[in-house]
Amino acid sequence: MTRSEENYLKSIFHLAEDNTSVSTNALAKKMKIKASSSTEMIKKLSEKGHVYYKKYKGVKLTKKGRLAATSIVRKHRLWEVFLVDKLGFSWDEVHEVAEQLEHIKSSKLTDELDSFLNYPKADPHGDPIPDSNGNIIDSKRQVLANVSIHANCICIGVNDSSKFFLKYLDKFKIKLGTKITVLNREFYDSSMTVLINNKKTSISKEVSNNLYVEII
Amino acid sequence: MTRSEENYLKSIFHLAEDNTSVSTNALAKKMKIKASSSTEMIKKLSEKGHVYYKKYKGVKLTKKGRLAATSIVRKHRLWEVFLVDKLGFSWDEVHEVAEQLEHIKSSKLTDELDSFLNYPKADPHGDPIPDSNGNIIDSKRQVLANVSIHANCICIGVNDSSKFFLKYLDKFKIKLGTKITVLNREFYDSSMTVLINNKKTSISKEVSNNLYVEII
DNA sequence: ATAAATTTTTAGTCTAGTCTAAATATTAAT
DNA sequence: ATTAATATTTAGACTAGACTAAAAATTTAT
Repeated sequence: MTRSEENYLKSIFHLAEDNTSVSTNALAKKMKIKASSSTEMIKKLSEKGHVYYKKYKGVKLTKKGRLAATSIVRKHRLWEVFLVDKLGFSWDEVHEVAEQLEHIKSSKLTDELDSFLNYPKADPHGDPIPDSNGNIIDSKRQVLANVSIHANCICIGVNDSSKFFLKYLDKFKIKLGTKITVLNREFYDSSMTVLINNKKTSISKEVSNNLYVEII
Repeated sequence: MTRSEENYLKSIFHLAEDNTSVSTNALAKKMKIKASSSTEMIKKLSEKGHVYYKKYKGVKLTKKGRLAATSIVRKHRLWEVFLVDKLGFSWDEVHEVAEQLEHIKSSKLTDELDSFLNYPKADPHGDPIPDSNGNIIDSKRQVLANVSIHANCICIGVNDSSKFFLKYLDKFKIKLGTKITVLNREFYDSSMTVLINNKKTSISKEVSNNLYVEII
């Protein structure tokens, strides 16, 4: 499998983890290529049995395609853990490098890395790491925006892994494990007042929609 | 720089670490491609300032090209150390994977890895690891074949890193650091009798030519 | 010093993966 | 139920990096 094919499968997976159908256009947009290019590749992936494809009807991963995709995601997230835990990268620096490392082909490497890292269940952004069979145990996490008033919760992940968001969180001392208490929610702009590190803080809906928490 | 360009520079470097000129044909043979292909790429590398090239006169790395080449070699050897020291690979299993890892682009990654591994000076086969400026400190190692009778020496590297040779060494319990005493040399076939782990062993010239040692 | 052998280069072809522009389907709006 | 807007596919072109076959230069051998 080529690097390009791997990237297509990964993108299809991310656009539809629930395995619904993905449109040519959505895929092209995600990958920053033209729709004609994604059509071409979809045809090829279909011939190789990685996706189901009906003209004009979008594309869905087959079992084989999904396993290939989760294998890439598994590697990506394991490498992110390695970079942060072992090499001292910060959580906003790992993505680019992991995009390269995820394509290294060696199941021994992946499995030994997993063991070396003590079988982590999530990457530095809280995203779950698939096992080698492609199974993903995703906890019942929810976005902070949906949490009801007065609830106590713990930050367990982010929905947006961009540098910009992660650096914002660093500035406000929010990281995985940080306790958050919801005090209030404004009707007007959906902003929230929360208690973080014993300080009252106002949080916009952009932020609360991108923070995963677990109620405690 | 593309992966292919990186591989050309690496091959040129390995064919002439002393920076003598490398022929189109030698390069093609080393890379298992046709001579016409290497001519093409040589032209491109020349335009980009990575090599000096005169038609029919072979090719030589420029300063820039040599730095690029040693950077790849540095990464290759650091990753080999990682695989053996941290992930439990054996020295005959690391090459293929390192061939992939050497192309990962991130100087932060390389330097942090170097630090994480405690600034190793050689890879698992005893080959020196260039520093980030491309400098290589190669000890005055010599092949066992050239050592004089009665000398005591220590195995510090191999000249042939193929699985076959490395597994042969494993079988005879020869590894880096193993003490070898030369007892005798046969005129007929250039084989040697040596003392390894307090056992007399006969060693063919194929083997003694591929073992690097240091006299003690 | 010429002929023969070898090496290197050139010219033209192929595949993967992208693109643009045009044609065709599908979906949404009146 | 047509038309308009949008999405998708097709057709044809481009680049990187490989190839084969043939031409040209260099080296080796007589």
